[in-house]
Amino acid sequence: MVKPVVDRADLLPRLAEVFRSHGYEGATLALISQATGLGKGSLYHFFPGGKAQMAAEVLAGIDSWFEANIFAPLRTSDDPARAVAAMVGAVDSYFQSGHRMCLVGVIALGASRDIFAEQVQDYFRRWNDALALVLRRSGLSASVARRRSADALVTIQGALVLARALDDSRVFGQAMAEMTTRLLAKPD
Amino acid sequence: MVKPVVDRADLLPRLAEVFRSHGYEGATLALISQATGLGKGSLYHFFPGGKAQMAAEVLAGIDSWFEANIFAPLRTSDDPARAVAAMVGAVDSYFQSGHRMCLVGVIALGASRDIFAEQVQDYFRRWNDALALVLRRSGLSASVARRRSADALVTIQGALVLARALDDSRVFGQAMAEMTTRLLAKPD
DNA sequence: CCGAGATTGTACCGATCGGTACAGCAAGTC
DNA sequence: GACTTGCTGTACCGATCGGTACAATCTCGG
Repeated sequence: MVKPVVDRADLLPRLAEVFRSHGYEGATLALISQATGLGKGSLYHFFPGGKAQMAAEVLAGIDSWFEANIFAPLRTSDDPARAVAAMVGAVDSYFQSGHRMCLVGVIALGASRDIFAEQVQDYFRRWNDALALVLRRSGLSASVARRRSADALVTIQGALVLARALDDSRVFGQAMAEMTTRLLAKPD
Repeated sequence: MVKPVVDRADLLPRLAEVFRSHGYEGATLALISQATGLGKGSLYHFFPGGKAQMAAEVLAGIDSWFEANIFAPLRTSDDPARAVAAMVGAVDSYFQSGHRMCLVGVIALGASRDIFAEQVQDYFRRWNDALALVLRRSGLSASVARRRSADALVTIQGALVLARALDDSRVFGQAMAEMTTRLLAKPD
């Protein structure tokens, strides 16, 4: 028995969890209905656009969460080491130390990739830009900063995949730790 | 028009490509039929177990390819630097410089994860063991060797995800290059 | 207490899902 | 040329897919 949802704000996180753990195609309306406690009638009342709209709004919600809690802090920080540490902390808590998947990554790999390609690219690009900016500010050259920030995104996504595949969240923690020292290392 | 397949050996790669680009749930029998040029009758003649058997045999095929071309060379090499370079080269060519996805990773993220959990874990664990072994032989301590090999697997998976998400295979190439230098670096 | 709008459950739609049954066909063997 | 054996196309199955229609209900200002 799932407690029914009252408003849209409560709805999005539940939808997100369904898409996360089943993928876009795997998230059937039956599953969504069960996870939210809402019948199809209500679901289509809130999202006349159906599954596609649900996923799009979930993605937008995730995007704005990252914008507020990760990207913006990176951009505005004047203490790169602190900013990177804060990012890693936020990432670790958001992904529950590797137990939770990255929906953006999941969608990028799925068959629905083309539908959401723009949002996916935007998400990773803005993250990459924000991280490169703060690294730049720490004294790295533009090219090194961009290389390191891309490496960080690669590591985060890969760590999530491997933690899930091996069903072992320790690889995520280990990867985050090494990634942090790599980000903050002196320019080579 | 797809040229019909003659025997099972030709069949598996085509099946693999379908699962790769659509995921397990996204790979419908209609898609499989189209990609192989075989009707359902033939498909179920070769694979009485249906989709699950197809995917299992595809996974087994991939596993044995990696065993022969990646894992075994790592294990038997007495020149770690050469072995690592060979692995990176083989990985780059197998994944077509980031254009091709890793089916094992795709399955690990999908809803069908539980069905193939054992094969997935086995694949990554054997890769990790083989790579750690050769790193060990290069003079690294056991713990450092394992850390670095896990980092390499993380990087490969992450690079594939990000290359796909950004639709830019350069991030894959860049990540492979950095990973190689990290693998072959002197013990910290 | 009433009416209006928001919300809901349910019946239903055509399409497609994975899978089965089976008749037909090709090719070799005796 | 009969007979087996391997392969193939096709019709069909029940279940489920995403989505629609709509009447019943709830909520709340007036």
